[in-house]
Amino acid sequence: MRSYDEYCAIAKSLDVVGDRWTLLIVRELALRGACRYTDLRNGLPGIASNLLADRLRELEHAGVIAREDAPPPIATTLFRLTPRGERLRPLLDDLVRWGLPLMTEQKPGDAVRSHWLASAIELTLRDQQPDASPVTVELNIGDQPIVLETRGGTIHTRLGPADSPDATLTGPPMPVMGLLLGLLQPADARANGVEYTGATAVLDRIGPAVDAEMPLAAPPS
Amino acid sequence: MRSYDEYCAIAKSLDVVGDRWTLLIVRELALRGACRYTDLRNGLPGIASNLLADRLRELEHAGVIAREDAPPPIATTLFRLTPRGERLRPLLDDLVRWGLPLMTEQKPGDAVRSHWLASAIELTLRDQQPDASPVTVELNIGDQPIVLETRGGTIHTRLGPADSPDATLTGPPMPVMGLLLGLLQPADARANGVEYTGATAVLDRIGPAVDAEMPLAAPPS
DNA sequence: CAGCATCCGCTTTGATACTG
DNA sequence: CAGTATCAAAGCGGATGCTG
Repeated sequence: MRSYDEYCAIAKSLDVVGDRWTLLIVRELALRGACRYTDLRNGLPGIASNLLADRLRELEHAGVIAREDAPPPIATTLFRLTPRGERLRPLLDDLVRWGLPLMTEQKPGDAVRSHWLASAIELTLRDQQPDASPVTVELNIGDQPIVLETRGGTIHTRLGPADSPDATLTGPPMPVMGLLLGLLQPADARANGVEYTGATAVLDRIGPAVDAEMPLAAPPS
Repeated sequence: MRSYDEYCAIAKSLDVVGDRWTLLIVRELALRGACRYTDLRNGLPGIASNLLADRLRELEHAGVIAREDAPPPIATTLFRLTPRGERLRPLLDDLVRWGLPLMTEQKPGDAVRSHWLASAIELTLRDQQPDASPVTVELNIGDQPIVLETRGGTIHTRLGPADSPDATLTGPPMPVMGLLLGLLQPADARANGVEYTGATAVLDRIGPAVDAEMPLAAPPS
């Protein structure tokens, strides 16, 4: 990106991470850890191959990511965040929080990856009955199942099928996420194709954290 | 900006504020309050007029800013952040914090505006002697003086000349900011043209807050 | 196949000029 | 003051080809 040529911390940050695709590359590495070139392409649908190569070079030069050779049996290049790159996590978290109200808008062509959604869930949901026995919920959305586990009042997520979940939510990503994040009423979610199995009490204990500001924020026409 | 077409909160945020210049427009409105078109142009040196008009339209459409007519004697259009736009402040703050280490790099052509620097100062400096009597420091950098005032352990800033400052710092923006932010040693600052008047003890009480992580973060060649 | 580099048409941006 | 108009240059997207 061409520099803004401003002696301003915000502009200098954007000189480094303000390019198209750049923060999404950082997102992939932050959410999935060290990645191969191919993994990155999979997590960034639509990126041109030359652009990915360019951005990786720029990020490496800026000290945000580092290249390393994977241990012997694998023999491939891995890209990972440096400590400096790790310090972009608060920024990514802010972007998740600010973008949550927009999760009510899923366009037909939107790509879906489970790891994108898991991070939004961890950041905004809490277990409102921290003292009750832990529960697990399986979400069947995206490219692979997401498992929610209550842990001391917070919600943790991991990818892959759950052993014996206390409940499962299945359906299109938008209404499932909308329901969980408190952006959609249960009736609306059901009307949009969300199917629920398991103990109904489970969903009542999982809800948006108090600080999840949700003024719907629909843009005025 | 062309949409990323991803069902991901980060990507959806960037669909709205990821365009070139967009976050800098939000910065201007966040730091200076409601602005006229002309004020924005002044705070965004180098932006093309048509781009500013485009971005303002897009931001208005996204519900981030609103247009309003100034009260009678003025008769001009003002742009201001909506509540939704105000919620971008944490993002801007994170960009400031992440970009601070880059403030050691001032390129010859870099534009300087005092209000950009004042925000960085408020975000990272603390008064380490909160119980001592308040002091004021005047910085002569940028397009107008910046006044630092200690208040209960924190540092507040305002623009314009100070009445009778306890100290003044004068010189090129980079070494003055570097000195204050703890990125430059006093001797290096002096060698780079920083002049100091007033009680030397004043500078000792003003320093980076403990959470201001400053691993120098210089990119590797 | 992983990790790029090249080419080309299209879109966005930058610089400047002009207008109600 | 608050924009619009114009056009060249830069950036991006998509396809393809190359190299280990």
